[in-house]
Amino acid sequence: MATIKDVAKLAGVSVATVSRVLNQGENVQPETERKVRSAIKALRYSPNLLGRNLRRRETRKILVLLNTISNQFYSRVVRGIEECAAEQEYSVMIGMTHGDPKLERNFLEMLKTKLMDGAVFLTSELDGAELAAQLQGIPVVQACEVQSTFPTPWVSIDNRRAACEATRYLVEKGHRQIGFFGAGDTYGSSRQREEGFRLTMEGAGLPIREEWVLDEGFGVGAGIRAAERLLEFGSLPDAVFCVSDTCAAGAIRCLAGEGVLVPRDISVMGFDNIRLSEVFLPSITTTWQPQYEIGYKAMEMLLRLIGGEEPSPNRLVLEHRIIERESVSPKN
Amino acid sequence: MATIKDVAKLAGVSVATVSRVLNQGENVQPETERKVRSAIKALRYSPNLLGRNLRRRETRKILVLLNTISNQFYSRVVRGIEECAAEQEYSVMIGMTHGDPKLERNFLEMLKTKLMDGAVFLTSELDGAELAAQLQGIPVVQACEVQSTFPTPWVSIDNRRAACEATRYLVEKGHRQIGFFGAGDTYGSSRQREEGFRLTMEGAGLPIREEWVLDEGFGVGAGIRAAERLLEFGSLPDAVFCVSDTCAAGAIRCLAGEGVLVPRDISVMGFDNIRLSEVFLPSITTTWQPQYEIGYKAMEMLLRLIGGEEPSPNRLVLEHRIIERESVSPKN
DNA sequence: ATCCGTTATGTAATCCGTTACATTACAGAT
DNA sequence: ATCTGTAATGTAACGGATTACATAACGGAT
Repeated sequence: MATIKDVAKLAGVSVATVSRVLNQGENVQPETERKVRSAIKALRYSPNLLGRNLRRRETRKILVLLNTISNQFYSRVVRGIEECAAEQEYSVMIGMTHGDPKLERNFLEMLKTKLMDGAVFLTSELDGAELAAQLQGIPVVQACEVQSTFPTPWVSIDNRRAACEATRYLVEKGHRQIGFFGAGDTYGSSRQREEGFRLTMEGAGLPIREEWVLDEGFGVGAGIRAAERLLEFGSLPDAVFCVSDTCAAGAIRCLAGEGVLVPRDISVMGFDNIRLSEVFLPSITTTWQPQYEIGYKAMEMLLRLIGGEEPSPNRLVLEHRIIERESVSPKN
Repeated sequence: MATIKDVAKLAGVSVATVSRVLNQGENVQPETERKVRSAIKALRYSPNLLGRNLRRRETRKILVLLNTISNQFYSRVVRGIEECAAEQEYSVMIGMTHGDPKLERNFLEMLKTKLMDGAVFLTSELDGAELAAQLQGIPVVQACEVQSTFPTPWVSIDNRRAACEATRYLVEKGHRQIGFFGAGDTYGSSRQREEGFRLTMEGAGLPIREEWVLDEGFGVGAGIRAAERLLEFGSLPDAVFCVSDTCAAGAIRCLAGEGVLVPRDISVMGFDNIRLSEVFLPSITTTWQPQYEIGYKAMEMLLRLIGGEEPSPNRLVLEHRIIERESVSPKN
């Protein structure tokens, strides 16, 4: 591979001149520039970005950390991040952790050692305190999934309130016996949605049957497992509030396999409003979150941080909205 | 941020010694090592990987290029890539192009300039010749989607044969009038599947009605649009062969919206066997491809390339298999 | 006491750019 | 002819690590 020296030699100029041509191009004679450019072409030269980044102390790359790309939800969030990043000439790289702390630490290492200028965390397996300790001084924003023990700017919806509203929606449709399919304590969003669920049920004077509160996770498989367990208990609730659309889809599919039809026999509500929820049969009643905007705003904050400012506000709660579809019907 | 010099100074040793402690640790007195380690901890030092990578001329990172993560199909392929990479201490970064050549060129730049040791291309928007010109000498493997004008090792299934078998399956179920929902000429996989479709139809002496051959793309939206157009012609085929499961799901949903039920009124066959195809209602009859293995094998090849060897074989055709589910029923 | 071979450590070159600073050339002013 | 300021270009320091090579220290053999 050719280096800048080779180019300089071939063009008969100094490396500084080559660099000037490569970058702003100020104060270079047209004739000189021509020579340099033709040398670049002849040698098929591309500057080694490691050298450049090392010197400039910036890479103009940002990392998006998430546990899996198999949930469509993230894809629009990432799109928002990317479009905002592109406007400032940043590139986005996605790192998947698969819920493996070791893999995640690996990515943290890249951040600590300046391989990326900053990161947006969509999920994390690590403890907030550990993240805080490891990443102090490094520009990081959390989006969707927020750990308060990791003090960074963040953007998210109000998960608890959204869950309250979703639960109330089910109650207003006449459902009394309502189950909750969550993802356990690990994820704040799930915890808060469960909180909202419990709060609203209590507020409505409705009992919560704990065997209908199941924590299998966000994915399709989680929905299937939760529904299986639900079927094991003799009686079914009127409705189930699921922590995600993927979970809801899994649940509906599993129930259908046993002849329990949604929404005829039981109503199921999702969360997120991913594409699947529109397309699924029955289409899934859910809570929309502004995925693209979450991503875009998070990236805006990150750019501020990278620029050395503290973004204000440094926490942003965006709107959500219930989307009525087919999977929830009035209790008759 | 502390540098190796700071550590060396604090520990009262030279930078070489610090580096030795950091790396293999050969020939360092236990006492010296202790001092160095405590200095590292005191300064919260992490080596700057830009410096290291520059010197070592390797980054141990590989790039996976794809156009979107919203199609689940890729997620298992990527998993295969990652697991193979992890065994050799490589990290995987995902770059999304969104079908935008400009974004893709951006990632090519990273490859050309040594920011990554190599890449697996799952899709590309660019012309094979341009890729070949830009990336000569850079370790690249293509997987799933292969451009023959870009001469790299690759791994894929035999798309044409798979499509032949899928079409024959439909024919054997008694379907005569069969449509094809493809993704146009841009993607080789779609082209080859269409080829297989046409070949088999001709072989069976069945006419192809060109208004039932629609090229809207791989995604859910594509399936919906294609189905809409199908509905615009008065008559429906007996069955439709879709280029992907997501496309099939979109089509089924759209048809259902107009009261056309799958498989009662029309059969729909997908391709890929992503999770969605099991979960969807009706579940989607499809052609399985070994997603994980494709990724794993592609990464094995890439590692060979990075090691300076030519992988042999340097093209790998893996098995596929029809999976029978609910969306195709015998024509009565 | 001398020499040799390890082992432990240090010095400095190197990777490849960018950029502060130095130098040269030249046009225009005096 | 001399001076000054600006434009064009070059030289070398620098970013932060790794590593080839040099050196020092020390134990053991002669």
